[in-house]
Amino acid sequence: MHKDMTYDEYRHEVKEGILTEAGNCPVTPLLLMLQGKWKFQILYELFIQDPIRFGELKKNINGITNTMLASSLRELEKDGLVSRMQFNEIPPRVEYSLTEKGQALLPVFYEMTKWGFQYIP
Amino acid sequence: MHKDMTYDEYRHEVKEGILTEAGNCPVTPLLLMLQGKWKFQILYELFIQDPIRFGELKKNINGITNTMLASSLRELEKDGLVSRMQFNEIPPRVEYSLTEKGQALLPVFYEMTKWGFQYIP
DNA sequence: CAGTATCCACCGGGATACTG
DNA sequence: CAGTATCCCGGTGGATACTG
Repeated sequence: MHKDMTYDEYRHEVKEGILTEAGNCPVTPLLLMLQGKWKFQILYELFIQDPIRFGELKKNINGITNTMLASSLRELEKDGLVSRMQFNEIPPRVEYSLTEKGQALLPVFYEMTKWGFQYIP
Repeated sequence: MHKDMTYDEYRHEVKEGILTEAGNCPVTPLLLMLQGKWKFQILYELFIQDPIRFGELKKNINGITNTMLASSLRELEKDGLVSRMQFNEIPPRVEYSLTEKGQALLPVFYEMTKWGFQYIP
């Protein structure tokens, strides 16, 4: 198994149970990182606008509270998907960006979107 | 936007905010379907072995209880990702399979796995 | 074997108020 | 503006016992 495996190689290894035999599912950490009601939408907003300020995120994500936005961003930052840039100005300004690791999730979003367009009426 | 869009088309539309302007995020329903602690692993086991019996699933998924396995399977079935085949035998036998809709999630798993191999140490 | 039926603990997440 | 500090509710999911 290698990071450049083709889709056919992947499908074959899944069928043979090779990935699980290794004992370490490579998908679990990502699932944990995306866990939580708002993580996905925050990342999605960052794909649209990067960098983006705290207030912009809050305005764009309908229904999110300060508390949840702040805590979600802190977790995404801890997981290395998002970086935080603080400017020491008055009034304060903080900008959030995707890291390379975070940007690399776009192909995952792409496949999910294709699936959605095909199977969700 | 169409289901056969290329990755570059997708990236462009995201950047332009076209998908959100439409108001209907095509990823949300999928995220809801995969919500829950065990859904992903159940689907993964089905990719490895299909069809698979209730007891096999329970044996392969470490720590899952009867309750959670049964309720998760019912939800996956309701969402059209998994189908349930009941044989009226003694002792009872029930086999679970991925539907076409469920099988079509493999490319999503593939991208997540590639990401994992590249970014998870 | 393949589930239900209950009961219950925990914590994710909402609401509100406050602050550097 | 960009957050914390509390408080609290509801629902997810765990444990256990039971059944066609």
